[in-house]
Amino acid sequence: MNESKDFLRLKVDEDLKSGKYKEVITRFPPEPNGFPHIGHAKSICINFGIARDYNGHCNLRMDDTNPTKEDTKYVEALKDAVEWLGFDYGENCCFTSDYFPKLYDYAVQLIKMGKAYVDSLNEDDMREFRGTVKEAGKRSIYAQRSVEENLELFEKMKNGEFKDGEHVLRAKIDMSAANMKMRDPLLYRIRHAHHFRAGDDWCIYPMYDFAHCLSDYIEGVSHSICTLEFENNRAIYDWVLNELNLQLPRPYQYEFARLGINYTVMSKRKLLELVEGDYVHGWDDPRLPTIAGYKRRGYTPESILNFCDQIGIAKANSMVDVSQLEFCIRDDLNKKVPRVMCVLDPVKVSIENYDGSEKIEASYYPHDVPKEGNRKLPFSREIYIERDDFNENPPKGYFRLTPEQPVRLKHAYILTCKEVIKDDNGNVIEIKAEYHPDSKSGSDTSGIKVKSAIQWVDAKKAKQIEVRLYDRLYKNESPEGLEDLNPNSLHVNKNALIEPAVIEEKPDERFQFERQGYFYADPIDYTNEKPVFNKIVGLKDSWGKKATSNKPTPKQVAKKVQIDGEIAPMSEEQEALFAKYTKNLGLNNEIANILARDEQLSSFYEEALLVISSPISLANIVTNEVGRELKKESELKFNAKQIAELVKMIDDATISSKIAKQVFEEMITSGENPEVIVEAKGLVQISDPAQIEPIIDEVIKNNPENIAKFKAGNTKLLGFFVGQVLKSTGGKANPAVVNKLVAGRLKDV
RNA sequence: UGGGGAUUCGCCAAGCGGUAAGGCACCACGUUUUGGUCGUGGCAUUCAUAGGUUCGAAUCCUAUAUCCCCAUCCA
Repeated sequence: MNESKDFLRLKVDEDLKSGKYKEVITRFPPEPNGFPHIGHAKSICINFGIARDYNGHCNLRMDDTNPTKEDTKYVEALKDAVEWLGFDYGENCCFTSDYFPKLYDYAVQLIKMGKAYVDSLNEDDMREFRGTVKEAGKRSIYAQRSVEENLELFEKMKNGEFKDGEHVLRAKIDMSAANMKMRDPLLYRIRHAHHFRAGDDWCIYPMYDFAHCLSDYIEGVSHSICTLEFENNRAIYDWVLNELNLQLPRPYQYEFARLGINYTVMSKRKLLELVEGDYVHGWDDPRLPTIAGYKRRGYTPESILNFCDQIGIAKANSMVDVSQLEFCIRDDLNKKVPRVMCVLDPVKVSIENYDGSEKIEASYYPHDVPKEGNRKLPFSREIYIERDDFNENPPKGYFRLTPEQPVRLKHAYILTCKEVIKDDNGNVIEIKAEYHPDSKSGSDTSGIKVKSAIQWVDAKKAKQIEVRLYDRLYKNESPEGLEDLNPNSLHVNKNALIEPAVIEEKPDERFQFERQGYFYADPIDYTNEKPVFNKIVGLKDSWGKKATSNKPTPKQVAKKVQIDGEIAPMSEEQEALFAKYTKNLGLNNEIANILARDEQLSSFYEEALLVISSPISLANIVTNEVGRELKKESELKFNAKQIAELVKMIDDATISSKIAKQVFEEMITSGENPEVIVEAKGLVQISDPAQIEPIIDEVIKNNPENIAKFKAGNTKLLGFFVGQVLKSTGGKANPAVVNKLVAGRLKDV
């Protein structure tokens, strides 16, 4: 488990600590218009996971505000996915459609406040009026309608007196907002459509931006977690909740990066296209990244959960490598499932010196899996082995059967090849061999050394099965469309042979077919007469990789050349200021440049300069620290004079620049004078070596390992020791002095 | 002539001014009746780039580059 917390949990910690919320309530809010995929699983893990970690709860909420796309079959798939992953939403399966009456009332309230209006522009005009990303939009003439008129119109909309598209309800915000989402967003539209749950009760339906925030509020959600593409919508989320003056606490929205996995697609549109176009066999096709697909393929919930845990949560768009997912399922199944023998591409072996038959007792589990269970393997004169496990002209490093090299039949005897029989085309159709009677597994006295043990099945007792072998659905790492589909993503093998116990005893539903991979008895198509197995994932195969891979082409890392963009020229006044700062005051170019280009900064600087004539240190602190505060919305609590005083204390070495930062932080929040802060906190700098030396001794004593590393040549550790000393003085030690002393001491140890 | 995000190893991802965590992948060795598992070791003198502040910068400041999102009566 990750020790470090993700940014969402950090936020929850903070909110709980500050008392903003008493309980953590989250929600998983899918729209029931498609089957959930592994991206949804990530969201489920985040929302239900956080609720679980903080003893809160998580609602499963169907965001069903668009009657034309949604359906109850998707609701079932969604519920099933959540349950399969092991989460319990209890009574809390909610529907936005249940809130339609409340939502309507909120809309009326907004109209009454003059914050929403009925617009009657047609769709094209509305787009036109919205402007573009770079140009402001303009408001519809209908925005001038009176509250009464709006109320009346809205009610008529609800009563079905208008046709689809005739009117909409819009929020009155700002048609020139830089955030396009805030240009009077739509709140309600008319849809004379049957809703799968609300029936025909409504002919107006709320939009996402209006319904979502209020649904969260109605449910008492504290942390409303969604994906990155909703970042711009957060402004409306906040606007609606603020304008309505709701009773606190209210929810806040946070965004994380959605999951991307290479060689697959995750968009609902593309998934739907694959299913409806019959490029795959339904939503639960094992090649699909849907939950239903993984479930049918044989993935375990544990493996998906573990995968979601491993990939983490962050805000950077990312593409996770499928090998990470494959690792998770192998890792899970490795410790759980029985090993059995199956031959996918059989070639007959006649053991010429063997007569009769026997049953060999064999464990289902290897020595490193602590589980119990055995079966009997029938063995006789005729068996089948894997075609790949014999080679007449073996490459270097081939461990299996060759005319010269014997091999062990797993759990049974060592076999030596005597003769190879081929058809007219040169294909091997049979191998004649001899076994070594004294080489039986467990009582081998033959002394023969073999390089590997291969799987086999008895020719008479083996059962024929169908095996469905899946490869990645797309041939491209970042597939765009149908043209990127892998034509060989499914291979059906109807002639595989498996040892009888698997079919007769059914010890499990998932197996490792020894040396091949993990397989799952298909939950739908499997019958006793015609057993069907799905390949979940192959075993890691370092031999196959080595044998296939072409020579490692040394990837030349073309060093990226960074193209520098153009820098905006300075105005004449800025030039003059820049010249003055560099020539008269002796500032460096960077600082002078920043100051000269920022009117607000330079005037702050000039004002402070009147109090103390220490142009350089003043300029440094103004550009690097004050600038940051100036950019914030809130007003400054400190003034130029106080900054000048702070600089004065640095200049006369009362405090170090490290302490100055601490003092500055305090000034930001309290607006107190620097002297007062220094006095109150006793932040005066310690420069006396006699006081510092004992602390250094202490630090050296407490970090013997790092001293050793330092002696071994890790000179970076100097900084570490300086840091430790500074830390134990609460930052008060004079860093320059500490540095010198520590450097001196470390030389001697 | 916009706004909002992001950038740390091949892929994820910690890090919040004081030693660049961890996982996947990869490489090597050891164990092995699965070319699996397991074990051990190796994988970032450097955090998109360039400057600046600091005793000390992935972390603070400035500029630049690149990628993603926003102009559905979808969510």
